[in-house]
Amino acid sequence: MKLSTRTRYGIRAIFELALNYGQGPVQLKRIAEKQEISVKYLEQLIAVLKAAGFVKSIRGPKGGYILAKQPAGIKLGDCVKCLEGPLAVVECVNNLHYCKRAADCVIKQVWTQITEATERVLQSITLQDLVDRAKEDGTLNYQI
Amino acid sequence: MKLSTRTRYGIRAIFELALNYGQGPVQLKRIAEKQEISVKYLEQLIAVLKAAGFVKSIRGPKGGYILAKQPAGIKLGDCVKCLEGPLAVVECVNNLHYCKRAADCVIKQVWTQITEATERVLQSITLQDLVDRAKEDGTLNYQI
DNA sequence: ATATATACTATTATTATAGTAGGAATAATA
DNA sequence: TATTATTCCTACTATAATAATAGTATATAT
Repeated sequence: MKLSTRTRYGIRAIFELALNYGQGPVQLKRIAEKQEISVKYLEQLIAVLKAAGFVKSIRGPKGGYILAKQPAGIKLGDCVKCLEGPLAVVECVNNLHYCKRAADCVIKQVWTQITEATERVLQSITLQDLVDRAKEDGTLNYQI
Repeated sequence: MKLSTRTRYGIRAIFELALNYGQGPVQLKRIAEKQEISVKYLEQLIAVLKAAGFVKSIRGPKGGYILAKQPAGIKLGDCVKCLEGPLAVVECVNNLHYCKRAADCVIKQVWTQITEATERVLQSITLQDLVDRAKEDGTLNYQI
């Protein structure tokens, strides 16, 4: 039931972009240093976020990454799904053909409830919400 | 974010015991056949549930496993934790020393919200609830 | 006694994850 | 135009976790 490092790092990275929204591109090098992650690894994660349209890149010196839309328009759930894959805690929740007895399986109902609860939390939070929380807390620390 | 096969199979097995509660021991062989899982693998999973006190064993011919308490007294969350480990979707949720910035990390707050939502669902459901649902549905299928 | 079941422990194959590495393409700027 | 800083792309690799399989020992009903 753990989220992958991939997702954790990816979310940290896009949150960093949210914090710097409107202030020009942020370089991976900066994020990498702040969080002690290799630039090379971050490149791969951010590429996923870029392909999904959450992030834009600017190449060359003084380049970097920026959010593709306002932080208020980016739901955490969408970012997590993009990095982690479907939120379903068991394959059968999404895929009807995964198990022949799925139609009337009470255990599947439980896995569905968990998945929906998770989805509800993540879709109710935008990057802007996180930025606001960080400012309220009077701190911009966010590392996990 | 997937649950392990270990947990899925383990929950199926203990649910089977709940369905047969009060009717004598259920043999792994029976569960294994019904679900197309090897007895040997089931042995390992049920051993965990036994060590945690959810299940009792009866050795020898006509032996098998029974629930150690009434189905209404066994919460799904406890079974899942026992099989899967902590529900925390990121280590930092439980372990304060995992990350130096955990104290004021807004992302950690999100992971905590998800973990708590999951916990809330699982702790609100007992094995008896599942048995009841299965009977209401008019089916005793439960495979995942 | 024998057969049937659990108990215990070791091993292995497969897969996913996390991370490294090297070089190509792009663009700012001196 | 040359240099440098950045993203881009793709291949590789090491490690660890997972999902089993296997073999033997132990207990007990009949």
